[in-house]
Amino acid sequence: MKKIQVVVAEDQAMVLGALAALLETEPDIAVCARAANGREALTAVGKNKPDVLVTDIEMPEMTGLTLAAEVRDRYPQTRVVILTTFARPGYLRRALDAGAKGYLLKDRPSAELADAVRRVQRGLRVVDPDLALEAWDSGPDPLTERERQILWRAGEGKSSGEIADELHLSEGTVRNYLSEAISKLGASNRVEAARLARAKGWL
Amino acid sequence: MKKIQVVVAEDQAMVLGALAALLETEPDIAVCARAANGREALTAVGKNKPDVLVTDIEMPEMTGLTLAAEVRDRYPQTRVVILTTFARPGYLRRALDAGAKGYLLKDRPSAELADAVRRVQRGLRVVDPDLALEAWDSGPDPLTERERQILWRAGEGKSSGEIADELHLSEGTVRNYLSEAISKLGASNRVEAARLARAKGWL
DNA sequence: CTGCCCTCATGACAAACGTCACCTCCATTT
DNA sequence: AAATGGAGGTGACGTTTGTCATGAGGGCAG
Repeated sequence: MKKIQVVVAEDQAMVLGALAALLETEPDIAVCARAANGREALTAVGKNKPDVLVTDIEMPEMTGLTLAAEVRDRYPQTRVVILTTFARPGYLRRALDAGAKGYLLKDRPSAELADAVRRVQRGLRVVDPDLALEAWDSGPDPLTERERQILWRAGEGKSSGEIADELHLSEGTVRNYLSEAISKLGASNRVEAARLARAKGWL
Repeated sequence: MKKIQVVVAEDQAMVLGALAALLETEPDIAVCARAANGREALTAVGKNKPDVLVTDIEMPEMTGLTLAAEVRDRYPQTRVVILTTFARPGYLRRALDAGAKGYLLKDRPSAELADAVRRVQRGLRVVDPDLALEAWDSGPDPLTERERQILWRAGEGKSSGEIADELHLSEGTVRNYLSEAISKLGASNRVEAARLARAKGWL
């Protein structure tokens, strides 16, 4: 019997090695390559044509969400499983839009990883049920692209003036967008708004 | 030859399982217990009297730093290795104060974990060299306790008034403390100050 | 005992922030 | 052709922030 070929992508080297070790303990799974960022992962998928790519979301070079979309377009025979810390509805939605077949949280038992890989390889979908539910009733991302850009920078501690310069807008406009975002999110100032948006995965 | 007995503590179940799998691949190391939080870890150490405890810092119930101090006081035969994402000088300092023998970053190669466990078990110290250097020249925590409390809440998006109510202070006083903290950290507003302090592990 | 630092406070002022009404321009939808 | 809605803008207004000077009390080391 041929083993399921898997590529693992994760930016924390220690966790990457550990996840690989975990998958290698399964008799029917083989880790054929490891990647420390999105770009490496894409190359590795191209070279190895694995059955499954297991990837983190937050990585340098290329985010796991972008990676998933690239893999879907260029190597459709490889199914993607997103493995992430973040139970953010926005992330799940974007992951599924990007063609990911699985979405698994890092705080699930480690046995579920191998299971998810097997299920996805068989063509099934694997999505954390709690998260799927939350994604449903938390509604879609209410922010426009501009609001997102601006709110992000505000969350970094930048002033309205700095943000305006950076995005070639007037300061008043920046304040307007922030005001809109604050009211959409039910926050009482920019900092709280940024926190809420981050928690939902909208930022 | 008797294997090195290790307890692993980590709040993300998937990562916990993976780290255990990683250590189990070493012929001279045995994982005798796993813990999902600080309290569990303390119990497990009491029961198993392992040679080494490998623990994350940010965990529910009891932080890895508190845990390290408890283990030093109650089970001194067990050496503690901190394994964390955060290259924060403040964390390193507090970890060493708490009697940790090792401080390892999750973005180091996975091979280093087993090495660190072996070294620490032999009575050596293992500290990430880059981080140790940074901890040295980044100086000690400049914030007072009050400044920390206030800056923390400001970073959560609370207004000066809210913080004042919470801590039973006048609003002016809160603004004074924030102003102090902002200038100490060389920031230009409360949000940036909170970000910087967090990055240093002072919050 | 005398600095020195932390805590907490007040008052005042300029700058930044949040809100609102109201405007143009432009692309998409109906 | 009209309606919608996003993007960008202006001006005005009140509130919040950040700064500074200044002071009162308390603890603690030299």
